[in-house]
Amino acid sequence: MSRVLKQSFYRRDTKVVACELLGKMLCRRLPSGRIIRGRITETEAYDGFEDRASHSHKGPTSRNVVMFGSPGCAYIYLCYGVHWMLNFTTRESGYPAAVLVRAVEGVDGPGRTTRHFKINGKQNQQVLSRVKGLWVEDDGLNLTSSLILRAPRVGVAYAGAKWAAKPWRFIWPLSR
DNA sequence: TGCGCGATTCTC
DNA sequence: AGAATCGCGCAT
Repeated sequence: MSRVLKQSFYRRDTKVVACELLGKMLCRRLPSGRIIRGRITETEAYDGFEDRASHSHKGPTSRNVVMFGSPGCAYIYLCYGVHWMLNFTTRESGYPAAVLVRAVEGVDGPGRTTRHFKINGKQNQQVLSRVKGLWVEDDGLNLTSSLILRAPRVGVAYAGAKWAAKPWRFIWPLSR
């Protein structure tokens, strides 16, 4: 029996949410009504004002304002003018944080994942706790936490050595 | 109003 | 190794 993740799932420590999202099902209903699902296999945490790798580090702007709002919302932005990045907001309102969805089973890479699910800026700020266009389900799969790998985040060298080295990337390797 | 660059991916 | 491609963030 699958259940849709509630807002309370997201209103927690960002790294815990990033880790626990592994094994959950990313779900997308297309305008045609067709539903696409994929098991999340890789995430990254971007947390708070101090994290120099996070968009939230510079304070609220028109792009990142979703990170400062309610947990359990989609934060979607265009990267390199080409790829849409899918994030889920975490923590309480006012605390800027989000989890980047880097991969689902069989689809490796954040830009490829959004392309696969036909996700773009139209889904930005969408609430995830209701079954509309975008949500996440727990279908009962129980991952053994010892099998989860941690690694530095990708593409954040600009943040400086201290923040680039944080092992805030979470990988479920058995799915590969 | 302009400029540098990015939580990337594809091709050469 | 280099291109694609454009909006954001900050400096003028």
